[in-house]
Amino acid sequence: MIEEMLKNAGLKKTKQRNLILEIIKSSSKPITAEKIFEIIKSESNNTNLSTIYRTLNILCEKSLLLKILKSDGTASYQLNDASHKHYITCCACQNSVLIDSCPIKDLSDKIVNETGYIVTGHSIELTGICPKCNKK
Amino acid sequence: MIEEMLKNAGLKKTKQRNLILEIIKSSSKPITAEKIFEIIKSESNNTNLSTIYRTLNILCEKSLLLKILKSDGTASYQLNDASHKHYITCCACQNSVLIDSCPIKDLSDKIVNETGYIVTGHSIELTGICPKCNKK
DNA sequence: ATATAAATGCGAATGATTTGCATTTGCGAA
DNA sequence: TTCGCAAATGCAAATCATTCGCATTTATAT
Repeated sequence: MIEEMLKNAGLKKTKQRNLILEIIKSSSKPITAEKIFEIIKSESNNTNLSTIYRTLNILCEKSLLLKILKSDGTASYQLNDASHKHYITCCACQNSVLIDSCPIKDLSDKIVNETGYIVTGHSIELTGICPKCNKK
Repeated sequence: MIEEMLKNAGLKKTKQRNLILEIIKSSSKPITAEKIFEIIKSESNNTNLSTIYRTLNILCEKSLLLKILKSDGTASYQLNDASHKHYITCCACQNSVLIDSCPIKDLSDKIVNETGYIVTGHSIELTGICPKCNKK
C-alpha cells in the first residue's frame, strides 16, 4: 500500500517515509509535522524535523498528501484519497467537527468550465459558532 | 462607510485603520500585510508593520475582514462582504484567476443541518493546472 | 558489488508574525 | 472644552514554524 504509493511517485522507499505515512494514515485528523516528529521520537526512532518537512513537501507535490492550513498559518497533513475530510472549527471554543461532504467535488467541474483550470488540490478552513457557544 | 464599519465593531476611528481599510477596499485581490505596509509608506505616511498586523487581526476577529491563506502559510486579507472572492492558483506557473461562485454559500445550510454550527467565516485555497501549463 | 543520485541529520538561517513597553491619540464624561 | 483613561501606535526585540547548506548515509539500478 504505502510501498506502492512511493513507487508510483518515483520516490525511494525509506524508513522515515514509511513511518511518516503510517502515522498520517492512522491519524483520525490532519496532523502537524511537529506531532509526527513527537510520535516518531516517542517510539524511540531517531529522526529530524527537517526530514519530516521535506518528506511532507514532496508527498504534497506528488499529490499523495493534502496540506491543510489553520487560520494561524500552520499546516497539517492528511492522505489525499477519497476519504479526505474537512472540519469546521468554533471560533469561541475551538472545538472542531467533521463535515460530511467535500464541497469541492461539486465545484470542480464548474471551475473547469469557468476557468479552464484543472483542480488538483484544495484546502478549506471553516470557522463558525458551535451550538453550545451559540446558546450562551 | 469605513467609519460605520469601525463604529459597529466598537473600534476607534484612527488614521491607520482608515488607511488600511481604504487600501484593502480598493485592492482588486486579497492583499498582504507587507503590501499594505509598502503602500502606506509610499504615500509617505509613517507606519509600522506591527500596527498593521494588529489591525488586520482585530478586523478579522470582528468579521470585517477575511483572512486568506496561501499554501505557503502566508496570509492575505479582503473585505468580508458579499463581494468577497476566491481564486485558483496554478501550481506550475503561479498564475491565479477568479472563481465566479463562492462554494460556501451553498454549503452553509448543509453544514448547519449536519453539525449545528453556524458558519461565520471561511478560507479556501484551490490549486490546479492552468490551460497553458496543461498543454505542455 | 558498486556507483550514483537521492535521502537524512544536524545546525544555522529565514521570514512572517507577535509581544513588551513607552508614548500618543481618540473619545466619553464632567 | 477640557480632562482622564483606555485603546492604539511605534519601535525593537522575541518567537516559532519552516527552510537551507552541507557532510554523511542509504536505496536501488546496473
